[in-house]
Amino acid sequence: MNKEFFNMSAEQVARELLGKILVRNVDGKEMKARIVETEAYYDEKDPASRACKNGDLKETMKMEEGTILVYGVHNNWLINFVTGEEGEAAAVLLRALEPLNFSIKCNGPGLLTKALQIDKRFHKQSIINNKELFVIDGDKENFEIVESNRIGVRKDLKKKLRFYIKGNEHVSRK
DNA sequence: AGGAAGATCTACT
DNA sequence: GTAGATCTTCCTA
Repeated sequence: MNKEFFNMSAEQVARELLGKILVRNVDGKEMKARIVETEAYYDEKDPASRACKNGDLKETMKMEEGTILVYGVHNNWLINFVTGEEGEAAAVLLRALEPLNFSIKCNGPGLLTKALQIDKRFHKQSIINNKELFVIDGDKENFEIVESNRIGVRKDLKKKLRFYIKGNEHVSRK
């Protein structure tokens, strides 16, 4: 995926990321997983996250599109991709993956970072031209996208900003 | 330095 | 379904 891809709105990137393949290189081994569930997050107008109010995270969300944002909560790392043009605060959260060439569960935002050994050292790196972690096109198979409200947030927006592949067994909740 | 909150996970009832 | 574990970050003093 190139920079242009992440230049779209968070909501659009969240939809387009479904079905794409996330590749993680660790110790020369390549782990591949299909993205099956995502959520979109916005700036301070979004009451859902303390993340948007935070100094550092807010600044990171305004960075160049394609920047990786790692957010720690409850002993878990959650990974986001910054979207939109530089100066805009928007990001997409990866919530669940379907493992392709390994068999560690990735059906939750904290689990997938653990499975792929993603931690704070990826914070503020770019997903574009990254050797250890990047996204490629997946099979263009047809699937239905389901919209729902976000999960685990105390105050969500009325808008449905969670997207997942209908019928997929690896989503965190159905 | 200390406390509180948070986009979570697991286990137990 | 509910509770507890456990850690990073921000806020206050």
